[in-house]
Amino acid sequence: MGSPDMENIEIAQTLREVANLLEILDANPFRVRAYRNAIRTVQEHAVPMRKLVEEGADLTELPSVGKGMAENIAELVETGDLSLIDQLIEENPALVDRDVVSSLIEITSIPGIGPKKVRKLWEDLGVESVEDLKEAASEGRVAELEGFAKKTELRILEEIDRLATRTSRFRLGDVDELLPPLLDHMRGVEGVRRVEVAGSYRRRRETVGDIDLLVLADDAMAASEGLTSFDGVDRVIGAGGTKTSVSLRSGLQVDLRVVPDESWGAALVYFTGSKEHNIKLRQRALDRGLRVSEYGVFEIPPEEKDDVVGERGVASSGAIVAGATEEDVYESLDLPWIAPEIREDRGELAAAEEDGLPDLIEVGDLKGDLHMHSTWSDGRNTIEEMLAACAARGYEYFCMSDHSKALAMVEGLDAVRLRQQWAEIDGIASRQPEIRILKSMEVDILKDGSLDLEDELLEELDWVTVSIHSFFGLPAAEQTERVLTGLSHPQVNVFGHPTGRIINRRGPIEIEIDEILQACAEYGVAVEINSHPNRLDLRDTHAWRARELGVPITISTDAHRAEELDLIRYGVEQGRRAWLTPDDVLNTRPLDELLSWAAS
DNA sequence: GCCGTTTTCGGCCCGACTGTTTTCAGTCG
Repeated sequence: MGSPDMENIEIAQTLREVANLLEILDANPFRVRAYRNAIRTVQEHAVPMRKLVEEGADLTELPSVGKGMAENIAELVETGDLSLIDQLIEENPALVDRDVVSSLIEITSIPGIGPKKVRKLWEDLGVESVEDLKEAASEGRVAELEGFAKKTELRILEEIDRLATRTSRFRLGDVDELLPPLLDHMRGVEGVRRVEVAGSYRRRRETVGDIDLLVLADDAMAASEGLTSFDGVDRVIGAGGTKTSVSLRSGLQVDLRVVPDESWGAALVYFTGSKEHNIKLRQRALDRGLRVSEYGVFEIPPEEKDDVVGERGVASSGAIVAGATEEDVYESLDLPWIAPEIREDRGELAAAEEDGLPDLIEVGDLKGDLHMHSTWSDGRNTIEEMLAACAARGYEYFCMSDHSKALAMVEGLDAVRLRQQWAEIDGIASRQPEIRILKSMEVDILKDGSLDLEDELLEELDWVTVSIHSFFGLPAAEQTERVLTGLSHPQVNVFGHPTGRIINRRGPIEIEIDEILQACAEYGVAVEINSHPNRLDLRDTHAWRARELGVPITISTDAHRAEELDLIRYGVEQGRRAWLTPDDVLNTRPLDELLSWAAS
């Protein structure tokens, strides 16, 4: 910290630290929630807070940001630090210093240990870090505390050992490979009538934390045993009447819920989330004298205002008005069904209320794929094989866009070989006129912002994609300048995989994405959603921003082999999360319209 | 700490499981 060039993600991180600290200090839980809401706003906002502050914008116009939070953000932008943390340390001398604060917070990352338990351990045993806790637990001191006992102590030791090897969130594409055997197994369990995956997987988020498996079954115990007996299970985490959790050998955690018919839709809504979407739904329900839970939508009887705690929570307290299907649940709240991809509390309830939900793009809307490779550079299939695969998908056109010469290690094409490739394309085209092969290239933006192909060849291409494959580590100002220079070339049609990130492996290049999107709007350049599930670049919030700015978007695969053309669904799903309609996406257009856009 | 066709105070989502407990707090999603 201390560098006054804070990115939104770093601002969010510091605010998160405050929220966690406040929880340990037993602050007003609603104050903590206010911080968490603001954190979400900051980290999802496409424009850097830094820039908003610079421009003198009113931060309180951001959702969940009031006067106090705006001051926090401004201070972080201006000084790179938050004096509130020092203030809290001063008010609570036992915190000593910032190192103690962060090591205390780290303890809450142990599953089963939350802020209350940390406070107890800290106050009564002087535990200030995970290491302290490990020592105290090994010596049996934890079990002597009120509210703790032997079992908790053992669990703590287990979880600390597991911390070291804990895996991060799984990429969506990896989960799609891991799941089918489990789903097949569950569908084969006696009495199981329906199996559905909910959660962030169903919302098609780029990464998935765990799997929420919803099952309609005659016998809950049999379904639960069905899961625990799956041969991919590494260990059983917990098993109750309605909920069973296991960890697979892959490290993926699976939570199974067995649901009755009349609650199927309500459970699907509930477990699909997002949490924030659900909160808004419940608030809306309360306004209508209804209560929403995973069991259904219920009337709140007039005599029961609060303190209703029945055998099975409040589920039995009023008449059920909906629950069997998702459509019923939304309808009971005077709303149309909302697609899972946009259940993120980004305005979907307001849009639904006004009958203004977007007509979200679907795979079938696409008329071609504008980014793929062949054996001419690092692809595995020939142009003809790629053509056959595109034709099989029913495409009207596709771009043959191999790498340019700067990518020497994959034999990127120079002027001579590019012309040879064109000759081959012309030959194929004359034999197979049913689909148009667009002469294209993925041209590198070089370090100085110039393009890796001569102007006269760029002019002859039907479609020009530019992208970055080198010097990923340039500082933000230089990197942004480099990209802006590249995009300003009049022949450029689209900026490919704009941030260069590889999910869970390589971070994005440092660019001012908002500045670049604005330049795209000005230059008439489109941005790509690269569909590869390891990239998904642009990400959803950036694609959202592009749409807001009126920047056209392409959804393409960057396929390096014919089968990868199927990855297009991931790009489309990402686009749906950004509320894209067919109109927002260039390659939904017929060939002549696409080409006239490129020429304009 | 945020928010407001119940606006400047008084609200702020809902339920299950676990481990600790004889009625519940803490954690999690």
